[in-house]
Amino acid sequence: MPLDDRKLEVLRAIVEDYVATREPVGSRALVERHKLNVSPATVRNDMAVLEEEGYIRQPHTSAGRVPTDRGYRLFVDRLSKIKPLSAAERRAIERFMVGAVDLDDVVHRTVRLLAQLTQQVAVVQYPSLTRSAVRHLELVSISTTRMLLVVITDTGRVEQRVVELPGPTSDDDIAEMRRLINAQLGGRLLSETPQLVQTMVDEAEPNLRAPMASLGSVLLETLVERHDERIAMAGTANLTRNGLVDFPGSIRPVLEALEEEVVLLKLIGEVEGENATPRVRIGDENEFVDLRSTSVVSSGYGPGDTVVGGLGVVGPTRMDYPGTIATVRAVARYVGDLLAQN
Amino acid sequence: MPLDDRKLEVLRAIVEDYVATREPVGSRALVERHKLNVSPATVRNDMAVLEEEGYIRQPHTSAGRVPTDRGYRLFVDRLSKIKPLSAAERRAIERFMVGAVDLDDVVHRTVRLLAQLTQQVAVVQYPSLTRSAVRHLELVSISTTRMLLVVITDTGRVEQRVVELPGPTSDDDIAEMRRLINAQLGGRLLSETPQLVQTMVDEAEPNLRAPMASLGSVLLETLVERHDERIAMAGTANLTRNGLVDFPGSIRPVLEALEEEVVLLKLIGEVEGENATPRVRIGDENEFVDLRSTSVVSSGYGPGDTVVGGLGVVGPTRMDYPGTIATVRAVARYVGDLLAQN
DNA sequence: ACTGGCACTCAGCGTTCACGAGTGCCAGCG
DNA sequence: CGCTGGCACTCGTGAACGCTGAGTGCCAGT
Repeated sequence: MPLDDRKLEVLRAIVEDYVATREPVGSRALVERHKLNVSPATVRNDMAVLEEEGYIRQPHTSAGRVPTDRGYRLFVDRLSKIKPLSAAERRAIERFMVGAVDLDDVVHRTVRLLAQLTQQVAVVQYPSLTRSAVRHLELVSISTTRMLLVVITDTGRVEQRVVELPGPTSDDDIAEMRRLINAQLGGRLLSETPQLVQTMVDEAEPNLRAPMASLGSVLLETLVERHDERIAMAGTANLTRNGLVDFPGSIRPVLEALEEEVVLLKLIGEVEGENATPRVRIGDENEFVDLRSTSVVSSGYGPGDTVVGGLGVVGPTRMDYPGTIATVRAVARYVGDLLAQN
Repeated sequence: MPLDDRKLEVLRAIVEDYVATREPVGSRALVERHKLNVSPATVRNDMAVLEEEGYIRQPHTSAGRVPTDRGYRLFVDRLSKIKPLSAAERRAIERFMVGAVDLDDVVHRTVRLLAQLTQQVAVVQYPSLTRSAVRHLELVSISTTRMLLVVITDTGRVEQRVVELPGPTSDDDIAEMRRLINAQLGGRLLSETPQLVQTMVDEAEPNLRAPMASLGSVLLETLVERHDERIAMAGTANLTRNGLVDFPGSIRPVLEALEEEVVLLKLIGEVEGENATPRVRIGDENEFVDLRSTSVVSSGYGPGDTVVGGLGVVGPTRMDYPGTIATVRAVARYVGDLLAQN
């Protein structure tokens, strides 16, 4: 049975009331708080249909109705507009972010900002290495057979690794290698590096072959193979905002899942090419069982239309979707603009 | 009234049983589980004294006794020996830490290891900048009026900041500045830098004065004034191990406190000159009100006897002190040795 | 197609009651 | 003098019970 407009309206009302009060909503309360111009009995009939279709359910007989994951999905897709941010929120973003001194600082501030605005758990992925370009490569001699490789990207991220050299290598040789790799790789996307590194090693002068090979393999390992993308998180305390009401059983599995960087990266890092509209995953739709009682709102961010990382929030399925989506989008844009300025 | 040996023994038994069962322990259970060679009635008399002295208390009349913070303190100070680690634990440490590739990796592994071994919330401070020495300073030109300053310390930590230059500065000038600051600051403790930077700026050639001044102020700001020591945390899920039983009211304030880096730094970073024996702060003894329901076991760590940072765990006052203290000490030592190898 | 009425269900809440673990106290014993 | 067994008392816990009220489904009537 297709849902007519009034049934949709009823669903919307249920979602809104339930999110606001976190109590199952009954037919009488519904007609009182929304001007539906029909009687409770009529609403009850609509509810019966909505329940049959799986959009709402009753916790027990003789209780009101509660949206299901499917109900939230319909609500998000068809029944809600993204709330424009309030002036206060815009100001909060400005105030919070102004004066950030480096990338670490930007990420930290962003994640706390998100947590505070949405009152939920916020996660921000550091700008991904593979999607960034090399600004500069620095080699620093530590001993005769070891040197430090420092990679500086155009997103301001810095990575360092120790390179074990096959044999004693002079400072001059190191300087030459520095010149070489900067000439070859400077300005290139990290994702392009593998081939470049290969040819570079092949074309190096004989006496630099061996050390260049060591350097090359560390480079590849660091930048490409090892995808230990870093993330920052804040606001875990928000999980307990309403006691434990929002999480059936315990919040423990949720906390555990949130400590797994791998899980978070999957959650936040899998962003499509768009920065414009946040992606919403509701309850069941999550691939991680431990997060089935939560919803995730995530977005890519980056300068302009490019995506260098993801950010988002994790909260109970019973969340204020329009508000959260709007906030995530606004923050993602703001951070993108910030990165573009550098 | 001074406590005789048997009363101390009773206190120890109460602490051990309560930690094991997390239920108030009564006189009968006590004589059954420990061979005290006296009757429950006698134990009751001892308990009355212990209660009068503030070492234990009754949650309600007709319940067993529970240690107070003061009781735990006495237990830790006089009644417990640090448990030697089991072979399994030693192996776990090895297995967990082997193959760490860089400082970030070491810190991450350490914090997870601690959380897993103690089943509590673990916190590790990154090697403090002020207690490290400069290995190398790198300057990288970004545009004609901006350059990136990268500081590499002997503990493997890397910090970077953008320096706004007062006017166009050539690559040659930058190279000269790089040479200067490395000659002056290389190998020095960061805590020594302020005076050195000052004289360096004063003695610079006239044409380098202005850019050196900019560089100097950023250096000071980054390394000394700004003490944004970083920390890593893991195991927050362990707070909910026993439901919320361990935390009166809610774990929310605890989670909130743990998200405040400032709080954690105070907690973990304030370590005395010794790496040998972990410091224990029990309940009330904590300066932060929100952490009054927790105990903190912390230790300094670093190569040899020097302290470059702190680490520790936070858990309910009802914790296995001997085991936790032993684990914290062992991990701190291991990490110290690891740093010494570099 | 909507509405008012009605019987039915059941979670939540307060009351009551019995149980039992644990205590404090005391008289007696070695 | 310190320890013990006995005893009366306290009080938190959990089960049983009944009431109330919100909410429902259904049906006959407009």
